[in-house]
Amino acid sequence: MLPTIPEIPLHPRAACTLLRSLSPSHLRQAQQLHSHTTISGDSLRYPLLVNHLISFYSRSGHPFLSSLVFSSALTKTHISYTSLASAFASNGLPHLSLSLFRTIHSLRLPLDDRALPIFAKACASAADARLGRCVHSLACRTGFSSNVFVGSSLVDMYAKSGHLFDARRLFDEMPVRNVVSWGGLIHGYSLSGETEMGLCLFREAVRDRDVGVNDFTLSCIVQMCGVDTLLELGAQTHALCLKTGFGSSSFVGSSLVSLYSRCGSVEDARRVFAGIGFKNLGAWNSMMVAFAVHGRTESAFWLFRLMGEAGVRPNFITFLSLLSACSHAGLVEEGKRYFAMMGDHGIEPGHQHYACMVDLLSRAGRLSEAVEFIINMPIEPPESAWGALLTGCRIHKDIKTAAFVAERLLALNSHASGLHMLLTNAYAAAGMYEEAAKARKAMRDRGVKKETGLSWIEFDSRVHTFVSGDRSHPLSGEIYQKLDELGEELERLGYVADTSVVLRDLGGEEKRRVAAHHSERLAVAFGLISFPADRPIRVMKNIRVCGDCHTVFKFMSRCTGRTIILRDNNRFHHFVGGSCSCGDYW
DNA sequence: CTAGGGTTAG
Repeated sequence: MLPTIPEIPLHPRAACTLLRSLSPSHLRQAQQLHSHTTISGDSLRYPLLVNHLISFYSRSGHPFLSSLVFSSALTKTHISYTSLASAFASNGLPHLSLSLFRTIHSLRLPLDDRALPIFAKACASAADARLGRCVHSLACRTGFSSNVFVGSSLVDMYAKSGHLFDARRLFDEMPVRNVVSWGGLIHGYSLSGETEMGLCLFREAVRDRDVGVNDFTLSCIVQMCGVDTLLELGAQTHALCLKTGFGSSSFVGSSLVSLYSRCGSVEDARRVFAGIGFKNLGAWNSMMVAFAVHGRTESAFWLFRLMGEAGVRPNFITFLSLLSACSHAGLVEEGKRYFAMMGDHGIEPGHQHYACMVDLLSRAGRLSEAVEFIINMPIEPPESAWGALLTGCRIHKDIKTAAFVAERLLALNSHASGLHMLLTNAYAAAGMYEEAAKARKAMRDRGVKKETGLSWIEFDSRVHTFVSGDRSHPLSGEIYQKLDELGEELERLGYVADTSVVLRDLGGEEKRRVAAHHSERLAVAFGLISFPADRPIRVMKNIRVCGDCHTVFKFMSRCTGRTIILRDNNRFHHFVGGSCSCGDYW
């Protein structure tokens, strides 16, 4: 039910009460009320009404309307200034907020315990720790530093700007801390990748009855588990979310969806998504991403329709996921359609969208079209776009285009290791080993290092990491033995090793040995000997999965009856009963 | 009337 605004003149106080009761989506009603009060002159004269209008427009995400009210008002109090500063700070305009603070300062208006947190927030959002320190010392001078709101906002400011040491010191000095102060510090450790420290604090907060955790803390921890693909710990945290009643929060839910998706379980992701009470944009997007990386293209399209029906407007992430879903399935026309649709939604394509389009076209073998697309891009083509083009060159053995990119790379003087490796691979795939060797040499000459291939697997709350030919694992003996046994069985089933994936100049037998001991194979073998028979083997890899390993896993899933889920730098591969979910299109 | 933290991508 939408509240209707009466046509009769409203007393300013009544207008304030009404504004307070409006939800952020009632923009139209607020504007109607605003125009009434402008005609009567009330909104110019009554600071109370001015302030209410400023904060309503801020809440509904329209800081410039707040600013309009502010500048037309004849009477302003320090609260009007603070409210507008808050509108800017909460709507991604920290610099406007900060300049307003300079005005407040020069007008000698009070900077109290309400204004300081906004000030700190603006510094955090602008990642300006230097100015943040000034806020801190101002808070100390004015005696507000012991205020829990002021303190928490400063902890957050230091944490966000990467000054974890200062965040911790301030946190330790705070006389009173609450769930927000704890959450801010935990978030800081999460941002700096200090998972252990973050988890430590989290456990302490859970144990402390006076502190406790809330949806913010939980979503933060789940996110950490997701980033580190810690499925076991993440699932335990999920249980805690349910126990504490935060299981259906959209923030916690989005993080959980992302956790399960990153850990390879799109089914669990879907279950969590279904249970989210009010699904906000983040929730829809996290599910969209999950469908995209798992190659559930139809589900992604379906979700997009559902989202529209729910009245949620897609943003650039939504479209990025849709485009990558199209790319994984080779659906060029659909991809073009979604790309064009962005304009209808008023979304400017970013460099990622352009790169995704190049990826879509070139994987599908439309390399000349991809080149044309790159050349006509309204922005400087990002490195990822060149990379996508090279991937297409490798798949479709297109030497001409590869040479074209090589020239551009030279001009760009790129040091991205990935690009050089892609070029090498593109030549090697077409059997041009001399060109491949040259590309490798060019890469070495520029001091570009190849990224080491790593594969990891979680077992018993520990992450086991492998590199190619690794013998450092305690179960190394068993792992290699398992691979030998399986190798023989696979050959009986018709598997023939494809050593073209090994680019080094080695003898045939030697090449076979190298490919057979790639990091992903060691990790999968470890899973095979350690996991119970019904548990899927989930392996993560930082670079692209090797073609021969991909074939091997298909055979392995058939002869062992196990499900193998492998995530590489681009997507997930689900190997079941002899085939892969990517349909060998990757 | 004005106050602190976030989800989704890379």
